[in-house]
Amino acid sequence: MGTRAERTRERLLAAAMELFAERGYDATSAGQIAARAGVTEMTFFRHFPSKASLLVEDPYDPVIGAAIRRQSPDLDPITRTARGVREAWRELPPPAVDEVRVRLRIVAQTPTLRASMAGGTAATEAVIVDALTSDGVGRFEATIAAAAVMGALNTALLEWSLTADDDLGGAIDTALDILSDRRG
Amino acid sequence: MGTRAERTRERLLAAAMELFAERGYDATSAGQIAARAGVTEMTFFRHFPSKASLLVEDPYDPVIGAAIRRQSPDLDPITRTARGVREAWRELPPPAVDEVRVRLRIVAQTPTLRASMAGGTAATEAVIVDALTSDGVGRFEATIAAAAVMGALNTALLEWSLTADDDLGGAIDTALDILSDRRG
DNA sequence: TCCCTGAATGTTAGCCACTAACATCAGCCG
DNA sequence: CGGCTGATGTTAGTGGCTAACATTCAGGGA
Repeated sequence: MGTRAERTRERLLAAAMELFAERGYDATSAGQIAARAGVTEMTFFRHFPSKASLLVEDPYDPVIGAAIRRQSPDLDPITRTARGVREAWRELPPPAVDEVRVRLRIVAQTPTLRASMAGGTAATEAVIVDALTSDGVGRFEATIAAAAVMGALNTALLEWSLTADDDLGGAIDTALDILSDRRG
Repeated sequence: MGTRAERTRERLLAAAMELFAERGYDATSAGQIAARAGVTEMTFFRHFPSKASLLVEDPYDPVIGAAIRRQSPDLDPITRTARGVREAWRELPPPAVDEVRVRLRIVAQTPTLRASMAGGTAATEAVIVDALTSDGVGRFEATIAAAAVMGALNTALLEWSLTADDDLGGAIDTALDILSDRRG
């Protein structure tokens, strides 16, 4: 069952998702989430650094970095990054995809969260820049490529989350094809 | 001298820039800015919807929309958007460029502001999508193109603000060339 | 010039996200 | 069963931001 802290964390997350579904993100306070989880507001912030972090965590950064490093260095940085991102997302098992959609749907409908999502990709962009520069790409070029791909990817994810489409990989492919026209 | 409200707004803006330079963005509160401007915290929020809006306002949206519409519809959406954005920024007079740099430098050094900057470009992205779709581009494709170009542009602006480089146009050109390889 | 009307500002009160310092309690280890 | 450590509670506070209502000021008409 995991340690006590892990169980509390799970209860907080479950309570938050319930409340978000009932009254929306903005209308539910951290204190309410904590109360439903049978815990104090303080405890909530000990498990989650912010209210937004309930929804915009992305634990896939290492996978993305590795996938980019696997791409041929002959490709231009944007294509390499785009292909790496595609492969990384393809490794997600179906249940995780469903969970991602539930969360992204809330983010898509909450303007302030869209902003924090963009902010939350800073770490991912750093990973991409590292992967690209380790293969000789200039830092400025790598930074621009990372920002462009993440901008396109985030937007594609948000749009996809609002559709009934099940094919996440297809949506990502379509979006990244707009950036680099070759099929990967 | 303009109306009274305009003068108050100017004093608030000037006071804010002073304080940001003295102790940084996070360490100065809205109340302190108001006090230095000889006004109440309430009045501050009547003139600026948020503390971040002191720095991330971008009044150039209509210019960008018009510039994109001027591009040939034969080009792919990303190239068209990139060229429009270049032309729009080229119309900025040098004093405005200096002012933009002062502000962006603060944004670049403040992580929370980088996030609000991304959020603040939502309006610009909407303008870009409108311009593209009015020429027959699909909505999804237009949305992705707008997000990618704005991601690259914002990143380029932040990087440029931290250098001693005077040539803003050149920096933008370099960044957008990474997205669409033809010179415009 | 004086007034007077509406805009600009002040006052008060409050919510929420988030943080810090210190006290308490629960569970596992020997 | 006793003690030690990590998880939780308590209290107190800051800062961004909003709402309802009172007050003052600026500028145009008489």
